Amino acid sequence: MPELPEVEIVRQSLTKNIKGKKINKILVRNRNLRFKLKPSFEEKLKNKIITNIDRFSKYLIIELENKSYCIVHLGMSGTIHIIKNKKKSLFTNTSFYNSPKLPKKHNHIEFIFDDMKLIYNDPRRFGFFQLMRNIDELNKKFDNFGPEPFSKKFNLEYLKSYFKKKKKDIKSFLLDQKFVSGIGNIYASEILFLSKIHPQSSAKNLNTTHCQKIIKNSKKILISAIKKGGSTIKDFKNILGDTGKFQKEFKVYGRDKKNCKRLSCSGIISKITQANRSTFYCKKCQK
DNA sequence: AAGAGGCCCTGATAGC
DNA sequence: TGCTATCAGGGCCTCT
Repeated sequence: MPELPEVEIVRQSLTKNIKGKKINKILVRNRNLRFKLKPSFEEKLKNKIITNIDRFSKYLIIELENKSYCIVHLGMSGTIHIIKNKKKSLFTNTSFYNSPKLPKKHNHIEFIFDDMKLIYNDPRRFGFFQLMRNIDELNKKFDNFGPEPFSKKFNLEYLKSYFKKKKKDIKSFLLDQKFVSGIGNIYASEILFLSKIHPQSSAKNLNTTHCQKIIKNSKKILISAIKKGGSTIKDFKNILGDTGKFQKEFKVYGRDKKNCKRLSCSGIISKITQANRSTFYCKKCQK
């Protein structure tokens, strides 16, 4: 499900729902995620208060009261659901949400709180949870990651020096988390469309104007996706299972053989494969 | 060291 | 209806 904007939406929802709450119990039904959950996982989280929910790139960072951290990656198909405890809500006279459609299968992990539980669902199990003992371990985890597009470090000099002497095309670099963090396969295509750059362009040959467009449009695409509630992705739901307000607004992704959405362009969208991932672009206006 | 490719896994959809 | 093949938001690991 997730590129940076979708993870950010989840972070915001989690902040509203579980920040400041104590984890009463952890229930693990399947330990075999991308990385096998350690036997001590439950014990280390039990009875801890969640003091903050942060995010870096596509990772959620759950801070606990003892300044240890639980990082969560949703992989391709991970989703987080909140089930509010109906009884408790009625008792405290707060409104509760309509029972969200919790998937029947693949509910691997439950975080149980006083008035609700959080459920991690992940059919493909490419997602994972990892515990970091302290801030140093956490920082070390992200040591080799490139800056997020919003970072001041993601600037013209950085791009030029990073591309120098490298051979990959620009689409592959946008997906490379060592170069830039948080962009995934959908937004990579969208960023290049907005920038009118051909996805197979050799990155080191991009001129200053091209690089500046990539910097500007990476921010623009991600920010607008966050503002739209993480829209974009097929079946994307917020943690209450609500899909209604999300709309698909892709200009190129998934639009193979359809008309280019640029008003002045009569091109047709093409689908190609780069580094084993699909790329969508307009042959006519992306040069 | 950079880059290409395989692989982890289930489910939805297309084509026959 | 039911089979098989292909593809999907990601990233780690291995090999060259």
